[in-house]
Amino acid sequence: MAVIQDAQPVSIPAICESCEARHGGLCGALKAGQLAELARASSRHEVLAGTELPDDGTYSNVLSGVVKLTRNLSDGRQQIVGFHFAPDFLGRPFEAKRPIKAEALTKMTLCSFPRTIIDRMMDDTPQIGQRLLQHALNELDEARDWMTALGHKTASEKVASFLLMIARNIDPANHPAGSISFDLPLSRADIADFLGLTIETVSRELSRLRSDGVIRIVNKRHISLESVAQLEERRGD
Amino acid sequence: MAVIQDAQPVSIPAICESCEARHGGLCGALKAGQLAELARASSRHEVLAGTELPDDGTYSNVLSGVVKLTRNLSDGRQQIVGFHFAPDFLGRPFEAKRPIKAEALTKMTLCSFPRTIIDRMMDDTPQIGQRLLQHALNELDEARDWMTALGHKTASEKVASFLLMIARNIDPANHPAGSISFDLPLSRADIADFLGLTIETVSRELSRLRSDGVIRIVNKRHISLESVAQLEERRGD
DNA sequence: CAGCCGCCTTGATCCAGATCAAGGTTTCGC
DNA sequence: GCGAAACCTTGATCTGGATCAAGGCGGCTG
Repeated sequence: MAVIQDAQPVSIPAICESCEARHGGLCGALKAGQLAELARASSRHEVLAGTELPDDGTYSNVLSGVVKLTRNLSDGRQQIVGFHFAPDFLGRPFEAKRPIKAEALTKMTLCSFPRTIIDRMMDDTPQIGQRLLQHALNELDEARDWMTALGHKTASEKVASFLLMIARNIDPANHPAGSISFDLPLSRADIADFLGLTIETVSRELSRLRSDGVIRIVNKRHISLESVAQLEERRGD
Repeated sequence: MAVIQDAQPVSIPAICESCEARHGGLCGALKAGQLAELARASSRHEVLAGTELPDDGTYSNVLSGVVKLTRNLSDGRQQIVGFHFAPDFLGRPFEAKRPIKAEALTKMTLCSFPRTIIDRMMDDTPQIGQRLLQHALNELDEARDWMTALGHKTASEKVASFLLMIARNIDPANHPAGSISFDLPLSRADIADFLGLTIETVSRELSRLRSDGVIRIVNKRHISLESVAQLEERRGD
């Protein structure tokens, strides 16, 4: 059933040439011909912080920025159930039974392409399916870790775990020893929704970490981890 | 690269003939020849409640019984992060970074086969990968629902959600109107570990549902849902 | 640059659920 | 059938984090 195509040598498409996601996520599993075909159907775009990213039948590489995923209860309570930090990708087959909303937390750069193309390529490139599976399993492991935190950790353990998670994802080069500093992509309200706490408790725990010398709060959105080791001791796992 | 084999007509293997999982899970995605090959490497076995099911490089169809998956914190706190109810399957590629322990909650019947066979078959039967992906995404959706419950629901909402989840999975034929009754596969301690509560709180909430006429506690392990509608109102989502 | 609005911090008080405590019930070995 | 252990229920009290309350601090508009 597979049609022979792109038998001639194919070069890397211009749009992909210097792309951060070229070898990661889904694109890394593609053959050169497939990459060219996908590139033709891809569009790079920027979105502002706060933009909702509805499921429009595409996959998107997150080239820069951060996305939050939320589940809402009918009375307005909200749980953040996950994040996508660059470089990662967004989108999935098989609609979730309960709706999950995706929203840009920061200004972002995305590269989107229709799922149908990937679905078709999967038939003769099983590596693509493998990547999707690996990605889903990673998200599952993360979600289960946070179940553990939400169910059994104290407020201060949750906040410590959260800061380490953000640091790990924002700063991939993870200078292990020294101090790590980063811009928080979330408001206090978002942190509270993620950790199952109130904004007051989040604020108090951050203040406590500051007065204990574990972190420095440069400003509301910029945190510096003065002692990663101490933070890890407070993570509680 | 695919080797031609099993070109002659192949009948359903004896072991699979009357198997509950024949058309579900992974087996349902197999061609007849593949099913025969897999059957040759499969073994059906029974395990007792309490048996640990270590990751031994196999997939297992759960033909009867229930498995719990747990994550432990180093100080002994424990979170149950998921369940597998028959008919479902157990096992995954790509080891989780943090260890997750699987344990039989009841006497169970399993049918196990090596992952390597499935991995190889996946190369020319993309449907297998699709099933694995769909399965992983279903587990992810479940995990995120429980993140929401753990982070934002009250004790009574958690217990109501829990009972409905058990009922849905134990009694697939889900008589929608009448009363549903089932054996709880978990102790109060397990329920508490799952919901992020203590056994005392679980016990109190169950007693309250009983005195409100929403459930009947036939005995410690057997519950009858007298009013599914009222339970759903108390679920909180 | 004044005034306002959104976001954050800090303090005081409250309460849902934890912890502590005391039986009750079921199960099982002997 | 008896004793003991494991598990569960119910009550009394305590407490971590929620809620209520009162500013503080930028950042934007006019």
